[in-house]
Amino acid sequence: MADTETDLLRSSLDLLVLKALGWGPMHGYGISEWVEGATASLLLLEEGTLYPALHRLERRGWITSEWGVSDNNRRAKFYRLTTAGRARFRAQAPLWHRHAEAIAVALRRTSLETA
Amino acid sequence: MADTETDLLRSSLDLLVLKALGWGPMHGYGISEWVEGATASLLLLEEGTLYPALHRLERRGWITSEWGVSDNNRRAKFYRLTTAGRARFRAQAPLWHRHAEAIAVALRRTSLETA
DNA sequence: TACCCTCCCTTGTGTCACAAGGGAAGGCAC
DNA sequence: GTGCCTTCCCTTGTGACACAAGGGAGGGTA
Repeated sequence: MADTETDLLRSSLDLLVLKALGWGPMHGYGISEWVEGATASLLLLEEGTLYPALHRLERRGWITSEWGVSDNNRRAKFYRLTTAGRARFRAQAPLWHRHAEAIAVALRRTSLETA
Repeated sequence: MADTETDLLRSSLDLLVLKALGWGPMHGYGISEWVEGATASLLLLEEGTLYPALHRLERRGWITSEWGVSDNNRRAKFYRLTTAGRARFRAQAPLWHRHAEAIAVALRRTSLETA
């Protein structure tokens, strides 16, 4: 049974990852930490969600990857936003806001409160 | 390839239907018109989306149905909110708003703009 | 040595929006 | 009455994807 959180993540996962990488190259673990922090722990990225998403974004050319070494001296794959990825974010983020706002408005019209 | 609109709908479809029925009993066609109107046509309910959703909500006990006659003198199945459905809406709607807001905030932090 | 944390990945499962199909019946123009 | 549009209901097949649950490896610390 799909819940609200899962599907909201589904609607914004790509954007959140692109946004995270807008701050600079980052490895998967770092991205998941960024998302958790940026959403006050309301959204948690499971690994089985995150890594397929990263591969998907890479296949589509929004990001590229490169092996490196993390701050903790561990082997890590660093992802970096491509020009196309940046453009993608700039094009899609406003759409997300517009649609989310439209839904928010629809859900708020007073009706149930009067019952 | 899933797009923003589809997944935002996915996250809010049940709530939108429950909300529509908060205004009173309505048939499927009417619900889809209500959603279209309430979201400024940003969200369109395909029939292959709407009817399975209605049956799903009915199975879960949030709504009940009854055959009747529409304003246009046509056979129509009218859906009505149950007490459980009303409670469901009141419990879930705030969660939707909370999570959507958290994502909105995360997506807005200035970073890409500086590149 | 033992354990936790960081970091990467995969397979299987279930859910679901959507496209594309079908059907029936009212109203209206000609 | 014939044709067509609109309203109203439904189903099947398909693809996409979050998640749970698994596995692995290496660093740090006690």
